[in-house]
Amino acid sequence: MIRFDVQLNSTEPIYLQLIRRYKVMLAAGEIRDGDELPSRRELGLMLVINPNTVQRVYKELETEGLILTHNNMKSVAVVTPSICERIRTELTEEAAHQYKTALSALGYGAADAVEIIRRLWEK
Amino acid sequence: MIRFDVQLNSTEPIYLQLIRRYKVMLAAGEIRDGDELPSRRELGLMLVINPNTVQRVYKELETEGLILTHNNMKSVAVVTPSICERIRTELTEEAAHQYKTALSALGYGAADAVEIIRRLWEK
Amino acid sequence: MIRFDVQLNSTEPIYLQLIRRYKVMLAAGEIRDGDELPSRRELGLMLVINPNTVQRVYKELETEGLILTHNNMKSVAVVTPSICERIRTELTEEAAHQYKTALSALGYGAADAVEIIRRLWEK
Amino acid sequence: MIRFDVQLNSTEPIYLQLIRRYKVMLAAGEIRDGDELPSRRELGLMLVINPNTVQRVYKELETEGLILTHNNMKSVAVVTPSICERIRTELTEEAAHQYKTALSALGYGAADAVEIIRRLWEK
DNA sequence: GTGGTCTAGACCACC
DNA sequence: GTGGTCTAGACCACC
Repeated sequence: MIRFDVQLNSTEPIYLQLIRRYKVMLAAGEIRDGDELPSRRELGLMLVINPNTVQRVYKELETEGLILTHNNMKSVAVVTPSICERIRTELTEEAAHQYKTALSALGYGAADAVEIIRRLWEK
Repeated sequence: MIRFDVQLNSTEPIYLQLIRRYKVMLAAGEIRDGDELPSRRELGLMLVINPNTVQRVYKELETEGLILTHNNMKSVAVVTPSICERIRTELTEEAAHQYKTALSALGYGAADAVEIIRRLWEK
Repeated sequence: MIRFDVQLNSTEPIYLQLIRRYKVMLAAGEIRDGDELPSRRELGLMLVINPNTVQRVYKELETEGLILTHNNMKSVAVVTPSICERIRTELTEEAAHQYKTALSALGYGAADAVEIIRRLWEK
Repeated sequence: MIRFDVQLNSTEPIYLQLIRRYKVMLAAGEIRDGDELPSRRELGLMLVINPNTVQRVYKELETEGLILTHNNMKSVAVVTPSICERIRTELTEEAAHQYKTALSALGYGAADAVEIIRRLWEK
């Protein structure tokens, strides 16, 4: 069963953190097609959060086609190469966009941005 | 007078958003040494937040040596090359670190990170 | 648990009195690494001051690296030899500086200042 | 006429600052017997403080025998060698006592206290 | 229960 | 008008 080992930080809404956490696990290849998710109640107890918050997370994942829920059944992960790719791209672009925005605001150009990342990775 | 033209989002504490906004303006060269900041009350009215929250922001900026406050005077910006450099580095490293963390979680390496940024910038 | 047994005077801001009180206890060796501080609410009740004022004190102590605060846990003291030394020096220099300033204003020199202290201590 | 060139700091009550300031000037030999003090109103205007506060200062100085006020006359300083000595001793002991208290709380002894002052003065 | 943020509002010193 | 301190109390996330 999929484990949402999440480090909740208090500034971002919990449900957004959980959705992103799920997507990262998915894009990182840690989730296989058909894997079961915890029930709403289970996850609520595990993370000590309101089951309604969990419900909101699952609903959004379902809307995005990332999980499937059948009546009275646990939700299961839907994983295909194209889904993985889509989420991977989404997360990547979000991160890249934030990085670019931050550096542009400081007056840096592409060459600087590349150099800074290169150096950081070498550490 | 320095204008904090900022759109506050509701997920991050207001005072942290304002501190970062000031630092970005500073690092971007938009603030000159001696520039006046709005009074606590003025900025509170402008942003529709409590003057106490503004006070907290100004106090932190003062602690970091970025503004100076004298009795009965509006606070003024302290801008020197070394301060600019310090803040610039701080903001840059924060952004780069977040980018690296996000991409590492997705299994990307340095070469990928560089390539992604390069492509995004070309758009 | 650390006890802030302090008599607050009304002329100096409460939060400054409490910060100094903590530093004196620390420099005097009365606080051990890992000692728990009272919760914000507890100390507020004990000293009959607002918990927000206590929060301000704790925040400053945290900024100076003297305590650590984790979510849902009482704050704990951070005590290392180098921290003790740093605070000890800070408090000592402040006291010495005030003494020198007062005596200089009266026209005394170093020899007088030393003699006065020596005699006071003999009593 | 005696000038109360005071740097008002906001944490200590004004009247106490003024009383001490007068005593320091007296003990430093800057005041001569018969020197006129500003009128209550004048000093209130000069320092932009309430005349009642000035009145409180003058009353205390009068109680301690440091000034004399005759009907409808400006107050005048009373300076004799023994008064100077008394005030000088009072201020000195107050400063020394504070210094000793601070250092004792830190565990220092007489030798340390002397050494610290000696070194500070050499700077 | 724990820590953290924010508001509303009072009151202070100083101009 | 300016900055600074403090209180009372609400509401949040997390346990």
